[in-house]
Amino acid sequence: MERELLLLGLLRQGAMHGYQLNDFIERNLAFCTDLKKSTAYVLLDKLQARGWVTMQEARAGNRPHKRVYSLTAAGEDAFQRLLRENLGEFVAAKTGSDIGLAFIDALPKREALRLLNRRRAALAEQLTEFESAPQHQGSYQLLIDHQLNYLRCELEWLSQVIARMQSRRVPLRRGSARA
Amino acid sequence: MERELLLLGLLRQGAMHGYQLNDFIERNLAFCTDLKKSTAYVLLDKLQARGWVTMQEARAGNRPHKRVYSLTAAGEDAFQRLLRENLGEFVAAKTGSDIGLAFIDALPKREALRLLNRRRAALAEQLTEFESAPQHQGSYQLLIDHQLNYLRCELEWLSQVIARMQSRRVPLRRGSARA
DNA sequence: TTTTCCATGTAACTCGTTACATGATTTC
DNA sequence: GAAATCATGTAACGAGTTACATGGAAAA
Repeated sequence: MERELLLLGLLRQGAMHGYQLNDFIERNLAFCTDLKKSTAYVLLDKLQARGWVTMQEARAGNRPHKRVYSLTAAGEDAFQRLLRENLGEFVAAKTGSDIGLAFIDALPKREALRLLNRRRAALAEQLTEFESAPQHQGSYQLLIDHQLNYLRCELEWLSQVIARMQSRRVPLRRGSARA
Repeated sequence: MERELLLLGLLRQGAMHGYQLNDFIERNLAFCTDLKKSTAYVLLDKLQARGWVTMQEARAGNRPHKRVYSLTAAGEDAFQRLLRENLGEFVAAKTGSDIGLAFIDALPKREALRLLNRRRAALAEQLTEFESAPQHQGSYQLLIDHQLNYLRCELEWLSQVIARMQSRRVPLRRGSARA
């Protein structure tokens, strides 16, 4: 119901057509949702089928036909319900690429470090990019703060892991020189 | 390729049948993957079709037939490739329930706080549960550390958000008493 | 003897993506 | 006249889940 909540929330601020919604999401919320454009159109149909929004064909001047959606009373109810549900529970984020860490011992230490450093670089870059993004207004800034917090924590943790790995002695092999 | 990497990595430590794999995952890795049992069986078929594992029917005593899978050389190659790919890149985790925050202003402050406190409680509980889990060995502990780090960061951030929201004055309405 | 554990699957379904299709209008 | 923007969709596909189906053995 994440995506539904998003669409309902946006429509709450005024009637919009699909293209507008997609545009807004792409410009402002790309970092926190991966909703695709096609999906949004399909979703709007479903919201309509549920009676949460109504649609009205419109055409401004000679521009292509638009389908403008507005929230219904039932839609506002649904929004309120979904929002409360969403805010009141905690769902841990799914890490995209964690399990690799479980098998890091399968690589020579040198290479493991090289890879982790590359990972850290990618992370750091993402963070920098994010930090230089312009401030948003109101609660949207909360989302950005959250993401920033997440990225910073990840970076710090990863740095620690690398440091720990670097300082650990290479396991001695039989026959290696020993002081 | 996350799931494939996981299965290959486990099979690398020795031949296993599906039930064993599922069991291990459920007991030890439930927090970092949501691989379902049925999916695992299907996946093993696919790994076999790709030549990454071989299967051998076995039966111990009168127990039900088992299909024991072992890694092939091609499977080891695939594992090495997938592991490097996985470790070398950073993929931000997908937050399960973030967008609600963008619309938190839609609720009266009181209720918003009540919900966020509930969210924090759920988070704190998850963290406690996790902290009391037994230590794992080797790199698996890395996964647990990662999750712990994540949960702690989330908890701290959420607490800050709540604190900020609490200390902010309620917006005055027209006609409210003013000092 | 009933429940739990061992052990494996299939079929239908859901959700979402990708690629494709369409067509007008404004800008270069 | 070409390209970008505006505007909406559909059909095929893919990944994964759910619910269901099966059946023997061990434990309670």
